[in-house]
Amino acid sequence: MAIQITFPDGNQKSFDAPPTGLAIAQGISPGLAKKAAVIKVNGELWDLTRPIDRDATIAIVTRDKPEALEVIRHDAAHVLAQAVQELFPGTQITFGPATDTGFYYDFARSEPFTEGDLEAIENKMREIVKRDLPITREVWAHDAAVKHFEQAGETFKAEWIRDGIKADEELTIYKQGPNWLDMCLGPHLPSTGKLGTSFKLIRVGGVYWRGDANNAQLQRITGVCFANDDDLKAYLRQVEEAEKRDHRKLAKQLDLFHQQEEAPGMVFWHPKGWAIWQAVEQYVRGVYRKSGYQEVRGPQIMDVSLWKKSGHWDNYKENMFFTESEKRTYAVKPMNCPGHVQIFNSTLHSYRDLPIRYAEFGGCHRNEPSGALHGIMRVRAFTQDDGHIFCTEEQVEAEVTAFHRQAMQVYADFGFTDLAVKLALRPDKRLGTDEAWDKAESALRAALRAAGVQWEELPGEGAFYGPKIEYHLKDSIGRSWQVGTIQFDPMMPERLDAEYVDESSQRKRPIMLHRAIVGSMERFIGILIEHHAGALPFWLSPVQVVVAPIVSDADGYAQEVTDTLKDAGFRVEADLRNEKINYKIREHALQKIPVIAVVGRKEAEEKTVTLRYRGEEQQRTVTLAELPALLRA
RNA sequence: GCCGGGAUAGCUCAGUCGGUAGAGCGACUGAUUCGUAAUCAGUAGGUCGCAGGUUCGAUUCCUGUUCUCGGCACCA
Repeated sequence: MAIQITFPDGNQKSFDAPPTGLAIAQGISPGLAKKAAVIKVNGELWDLTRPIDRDATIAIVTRDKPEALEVIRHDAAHVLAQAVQELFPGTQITFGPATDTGFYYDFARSEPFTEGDLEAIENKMREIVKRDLPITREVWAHDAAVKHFEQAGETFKAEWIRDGIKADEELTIYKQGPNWLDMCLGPHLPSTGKLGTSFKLIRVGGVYWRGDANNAQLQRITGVCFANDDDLKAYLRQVEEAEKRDHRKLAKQLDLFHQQEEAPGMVFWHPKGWAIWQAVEQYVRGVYRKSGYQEVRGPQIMDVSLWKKSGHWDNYKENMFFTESEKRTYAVKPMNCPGHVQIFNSTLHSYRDLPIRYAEFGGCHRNEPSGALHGIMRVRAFTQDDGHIFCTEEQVEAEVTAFHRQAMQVYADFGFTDLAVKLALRPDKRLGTDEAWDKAESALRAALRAAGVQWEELPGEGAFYGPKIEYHLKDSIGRSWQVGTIQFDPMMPERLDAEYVDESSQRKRPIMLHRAIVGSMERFIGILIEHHAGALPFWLSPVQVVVAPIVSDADGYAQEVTDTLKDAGFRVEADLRNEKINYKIREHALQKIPVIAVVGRKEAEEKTVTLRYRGEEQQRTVTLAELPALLRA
């Protein structure tokens, strides 16, 4: 039976027997065969060594293509697994995919891997690459595979196949050389030599089998891998640069805040850090005002009975802080919504009043697991730019759409344009009926559609009381953090008896929308610091201008300039120390001050200042009179 | 919370195969008045995270504990 192969340019060729991708590439040119990584067969990636047993449209994928990179990385995971098993017999293999920057493999071994082991493993990997072992694909019967892995003592792999793969599903085994194999979907490169050497093991860490904390603890070895050395080097340099932006490091250098043992997961804001906070808060307060919110304030602790009623106690008591007085137990508030409902409930509302929007810079405490804490990105005491909208079902879509627009504007004002929007859907543990969830989820979808955004859906990730839209930003090393959110909640009004009177004098439950734009002030400021590498825009800088006299004769004038700017509302400091101007410039440049105003005898006589802007060496002399307006622009 | 690493001067870090510690920067003092990224000299500064144990002796070895870092789980 002849096999008809169609090439990307439309040409066709007939083969008497099923050809392999490698043979086809070889037929075109030896150079192509050398560069080839995999072959696309009817849109599916296949191994180059796999015979093409049907008529197909094909395309050779060379190693410089993004699709090939994923295969290369996946191969690296397998080479890692083989290296580990050769060096540490008795170690079990489990699972090891490609990632965005490389690969990892999870192993079961009673002894921990050390950083030192990584070097030995990496060397073994390079040796396996050098051996250039052929990688071959085989289709096995389900029970044969289970039996093989059980006999080999690979209990995790056997369990995986037994529970995770249906008996009638095609099960493929990939062999690397004669003695090593793993179950895998593939595809793979034709031999280990094709992997190349542009990889590096970067860390080892603990993970749970199948991602479940009740399961066994495995060890994950993670590596980075690229198609060539230049890409690898560029990536490693980028990581190094990113680490310099770490908000914890910059906070020390710029004296923004500190944390200490007596208050784990909490923040001591220093004057400069608090100045940033104030700038952010004032800005957000302006947004509240413009978008129809009334600012309120609820108590920090409330009787535990309220939290039982709201459902928080059932769902989160392990993560709440409690305090006691005169035989009553109070919960330190982990959320602001129950407080806002109390304010809403203090009077009877007409449908004409809706939507009612309350806002609060609400301080919350949550007893987060110790391992989750991370600088000021994940803390136990934080402040939300929280808001709650009480509205009718009909008003939801307009409110959500308006919120979305506002939120995107806020992010843009802070310098963020790369946001990921996600829709978190009903979790397993939840309140309310399926019909209510259907309604809630489709309301949020409709609003997102109306706003014209792309979003990703996260099944099972919603809050226990309702679905939510989430806005995510990345930190300096690519970790994603949630900032804003808007959540649809029909449950809280029900549980806490919120109601309004409709057109026909009937009492009804409003819908409650929980929303935050910056989310946690702490986290948002952390991301801001990293995003701007500490060089915050002028309006957010803790010290906007430093006035630096060159000689002490100019000290008086420098003070005059400082006072003028202070009166004009700027955050300004005078540096009257007896140091050379070079020294002062260097220091304030390192402190990432946006504007250094240098004044010498000349400026003092002429009532001018010479400005040096951050990142620029070019200077500019302006009169003191025009300075405030210039800085404001 | 789980697995692994770490904690030494204000900061960054070195060091002690068990005999109570050192550098650079910073701080302080003095001199220097110097026009755009480090002026010179001097001085002070540490229960080596905390608590036990082993030892003649522990910052070093052991155990526990707290915090922290990386990973996972969690994140209303």
